[in-house]
Amino acid sequence: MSVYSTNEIKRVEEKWQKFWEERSIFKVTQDPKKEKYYVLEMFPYPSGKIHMGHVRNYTIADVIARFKMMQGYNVLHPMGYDAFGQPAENAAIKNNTDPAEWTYRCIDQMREEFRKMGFSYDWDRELATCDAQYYKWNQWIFIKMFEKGLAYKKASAVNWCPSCETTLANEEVIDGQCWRCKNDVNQKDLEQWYLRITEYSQQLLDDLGQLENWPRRVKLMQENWIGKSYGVEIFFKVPKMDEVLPVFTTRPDTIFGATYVVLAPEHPLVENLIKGSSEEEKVKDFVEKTKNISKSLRMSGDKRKKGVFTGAYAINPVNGEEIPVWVADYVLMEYGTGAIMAVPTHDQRDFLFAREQALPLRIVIQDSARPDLKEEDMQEAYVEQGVQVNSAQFDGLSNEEGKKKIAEWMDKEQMGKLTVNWRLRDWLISRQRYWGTPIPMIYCDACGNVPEPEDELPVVLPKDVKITGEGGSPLLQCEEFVHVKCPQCGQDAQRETDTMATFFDSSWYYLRYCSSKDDKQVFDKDEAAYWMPVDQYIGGIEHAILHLLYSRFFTKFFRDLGLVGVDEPFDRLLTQGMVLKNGEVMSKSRGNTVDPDAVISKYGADALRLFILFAAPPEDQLEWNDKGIDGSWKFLSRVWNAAQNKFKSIEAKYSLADLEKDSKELERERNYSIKKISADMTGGYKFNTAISQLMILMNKLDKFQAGGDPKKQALVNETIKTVVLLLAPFTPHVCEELWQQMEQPDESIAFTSWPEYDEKALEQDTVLVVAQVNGKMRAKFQVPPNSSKEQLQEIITKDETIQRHIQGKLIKKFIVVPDKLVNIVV
RNA sequence: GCCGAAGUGGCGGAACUGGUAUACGCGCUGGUCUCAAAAACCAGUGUCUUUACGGGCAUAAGGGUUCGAAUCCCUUCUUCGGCACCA
Repeated sequence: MSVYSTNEIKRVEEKWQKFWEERSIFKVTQDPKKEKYYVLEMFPYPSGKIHMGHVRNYTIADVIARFKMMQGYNVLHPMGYDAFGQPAENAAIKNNTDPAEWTYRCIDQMREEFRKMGFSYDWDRELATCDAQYYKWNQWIFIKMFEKGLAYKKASAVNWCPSCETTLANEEVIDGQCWRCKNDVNQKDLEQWYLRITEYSQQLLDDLGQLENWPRRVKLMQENWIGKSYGVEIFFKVPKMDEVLPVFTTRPDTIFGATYVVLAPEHPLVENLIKGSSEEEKVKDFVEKTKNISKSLRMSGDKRKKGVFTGAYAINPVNGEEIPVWVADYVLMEYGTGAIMAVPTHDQRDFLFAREQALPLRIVIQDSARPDLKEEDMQEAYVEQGVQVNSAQFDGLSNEEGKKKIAEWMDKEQMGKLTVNWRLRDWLISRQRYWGTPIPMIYCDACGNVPEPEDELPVVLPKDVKITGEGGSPLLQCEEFVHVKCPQCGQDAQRETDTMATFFDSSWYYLRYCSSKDDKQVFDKDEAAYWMPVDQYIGGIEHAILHLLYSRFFTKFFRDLGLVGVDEPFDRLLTQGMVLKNGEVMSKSRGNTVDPDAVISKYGADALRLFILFAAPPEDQLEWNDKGIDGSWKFLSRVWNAAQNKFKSIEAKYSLADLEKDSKELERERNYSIKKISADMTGGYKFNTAISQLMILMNKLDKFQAGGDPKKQALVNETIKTVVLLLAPFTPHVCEELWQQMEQPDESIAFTSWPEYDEKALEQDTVLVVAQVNGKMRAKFQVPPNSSKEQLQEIITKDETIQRHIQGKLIKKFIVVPDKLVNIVV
């Protein structure tokens, strides 16, 4: 008769962790007889210590995995480490250690922490992206992309984090700051490697439609990020230079109202345009100044639009009008053509700039209800729908029609062409860092960029490289790494010294898990065909764009190589909420973290898992409460005690027909719990309400007295067994122990069948009907099920309380919701 | 500014397709046990009113639809998330 105590829990948890590990019970292989289910959580950066966010993420995943196992699925549930990245370098600088050594030590710690949480991983598939056996395939993928023209090198202005001394992808710049160190990002002209993700823009957008089981908001975020917009590229001739200046607009209906044209300061035509002009110095000055302002400042600080006249004019193709060409900071080089036609009457930005610079206005759309808009009265741009005016043959059309007609007309007359514009840009993957995958390219003066021959892979990251965090890519200092012979012509050549962004590594790890030990190929096609797609993916919302978009891109690439048969990698996506303490996100910098390890050593992994699942639905934020875990502990202790004290090994059995009132009640609750919890676990993962139902069942069991009756005792036994089975995915250690005590099974509870319920047991002799008068609840009645309106009327109107409320009043209506409610309207 | 999500006791949160608002847990109050405390167990716990029975009022605020609204519609407010000089 053991008591549920800290020591006992420690003994039990260690015992079963050892049992699972020694027998490798979560190891899976293809099994054509069983349906597969692939559960995956976003793998961690191995910082050494797990935090509550990890605990929550992985506990949710573990419950799903274990539930699916009990349902008889062949469950793949792997774990690994996103092991390249800057923290290892920072640690190396700080402690003067080798990043590899530091990383592998952290991985060992992480693995131990996962073990202590009792997660059901197939450890045989474990991987770390910093292993040459993994990053070799990063390099292979890169070369395949290079061969297909999807990886290319380009010189351009890139996002540069001066603190991390490396470039960043657009997705890594948040509010003009570096996603990792939060410092301001600059622009810098560099030659860098890009992946042509834009090749897949349309598919990435379209296939969002396939993702029925993704949160809507994630899909919307991706849709906005991809940012497709339809419009017209209009050709403005610039007489001065004999050049055509293309301009993109989504509002061709306003073309007759264009009164000037604006170029981005970085626009390549600017230099030509001002050459020899009296404005040359002024414009050069302005361009220089604008370039030197950091992105975040240009976005946040002074929002007043600044610009200068170039001295040149452009011709509006629709009416031959000459309008001035300006350069202004409110036009972005990165979007569209880097130049716009300005319509101050119908675009608020143009309006503000025009007012600042006293540029002319012309209304071309009038409010159809009150067509009295005048240029001189305007306080802001008119951006609503309306009717075309001052627009030649298009006058009188609604602007929606105008938009279509004018666009088609310009396209036909070759004044412009119908175009689609995307916000999504190619993915910059070069990083001037050490701890990452070397980009497997060699530069030869004669042959250009030449990939490392496939049979020479991997290009191993050299050891003993000095990492200072300063002076550019550390590999650049490593002579024997840099100097090589060109694989094509054999002449002296140089190796690329940049490494890959770590998001490259994590864009395909879910495929590698399918055959993670395969050293002949990137992954086994046959294994991937069986396991893919991931059925349930779980991770933080912070990856809504970055990682999830890149992974979708990679999957489509592999599909086009003929290596996978799916369009999309993740069938269902669950984004778990953050863990808060005192209303704030738990974080090291806030100093409000709770160490999972400390909680485990006091309460055990089971109580921690239970609390985290009970406190909030998985998608919501979770407020950590030190007292709350006491409640989980108390509940587990009650289950434990029930199994010790109330469970009695006996031969007797019972059937539904044998049961009397209170027994029937308990049997009903037991069956209802199975039904309710199964539903909660399947639709939307409502673990919190599933657990509360188990608490309700335990409360009923505690009140129930078997009193030595063998049939009642059999019912008590069955109820306890049901609780333990239903609880097993949540708190596996305690449940294994209790299950073994009660049943002495041959295998783990993880593979014991999930219980089923008997619909008959849910039937009731009487049902509760609520009686309302004028919509207000006045009394409750126990009546036979399926009572007719007449029967109910008979019973209810006789009731004293009801009488009091309806006395002397005319009954207008008698509304009946069968077996539920009656409303008397008087 | 645009797009999206959400506002329910002292707290975390329940409430299926409109049908008993506040399940379950935490906290709190009282009690049993104890010399005492902790633990455990039992009872109570939205708010106002009433000795009590009973009533009135409550799901961010206001209005509407309905026999009946936390749930549907409109207006407003607040919080959170994303995008943002995207032409």
